[in-house]
Amino acid sequence: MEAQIDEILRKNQLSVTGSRKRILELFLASNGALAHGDIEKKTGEKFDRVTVYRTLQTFLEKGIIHTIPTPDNSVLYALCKDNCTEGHHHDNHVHFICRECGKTICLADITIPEVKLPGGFLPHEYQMIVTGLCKECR
Amino acid sequence: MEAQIDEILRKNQLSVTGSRKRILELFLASNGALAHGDIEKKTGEKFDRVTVYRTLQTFLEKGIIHTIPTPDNSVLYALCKDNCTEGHHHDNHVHFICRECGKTICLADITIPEVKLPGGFLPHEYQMIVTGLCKECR
DNA sequence: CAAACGCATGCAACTTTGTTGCAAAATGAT
DNA sequence: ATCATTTTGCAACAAAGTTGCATGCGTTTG
Repeated sequence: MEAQIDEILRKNQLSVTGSRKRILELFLASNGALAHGDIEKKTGEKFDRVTVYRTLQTFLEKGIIHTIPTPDNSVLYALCKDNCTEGHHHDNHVHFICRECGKTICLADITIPEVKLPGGFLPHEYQMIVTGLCKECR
Repeated sequence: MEAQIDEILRKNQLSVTGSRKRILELFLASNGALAHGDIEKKTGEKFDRVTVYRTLQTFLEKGIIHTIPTPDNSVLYALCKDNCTEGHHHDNHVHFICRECGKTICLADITIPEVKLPGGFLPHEYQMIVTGLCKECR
């Protein structure tokens, strides 16, 4: 894992620092999405709030992670797949949020179906969120 | 419109008060979605911030409005269709958010296409957001 | 239509969340 | 090891959202 983390950072021309390693580690460990609060709690002892904000911001810009809008308007972040590049994301898969345990899962295999928009609308990015119960909670 | 507003409130067993009337009026006038900030600005003189929060909260609980998650994680609210009831919403239409003017439009005619979820997941609610350029801004 | 009850509002204080500027420390290149 | 650059932590601040309580308004009842 250590090596994987280093590679991700190097590939994105980011210096390898403690907070970046730790936060990436968290993302790799949980194969779901993390709220800012989650990250802050798990790193709170070691890193400043501000550092967490800035690290996430950096990862977003580099396309390492992406945000997931949720119905209750909390902020969630998740790792992007390899083919995400700076500026343009290719994470158009469906996100599932469990009502019970609150966990957010990237359904990487499920691509968002096409929809026909009324004339005049020029679509750019699609997001789809499904809420319900996950395997464990049903 | 006055009558329509009264009816909505009565139907939901809510007392007819100034702030509720005004906020409903705003929703009816803009046939898109409103951010909390929008509402606060347009009513700021007359009502307290706290009242706006509580009014929106009440409307949410009664199923008069629903929230729309946006890619930049701001909070948007929009009127529900008539058949929304307390607890269970039926607003599964697509929402379009314009990158340019920021306006959010309910594409009430476009229903969210079905997706097959991996085994074990029990879906409850679907949300779909498309960002891009609207008719005016393209 | 008046009185009384209960709910909604405004205010103040507070918590949480996110941002900015700057000095100190850590990182990577030489 | 040294130096330039980037990252971090701190402090202070700004914005967003919450809570408790006293007052006032809307609704109901007689």
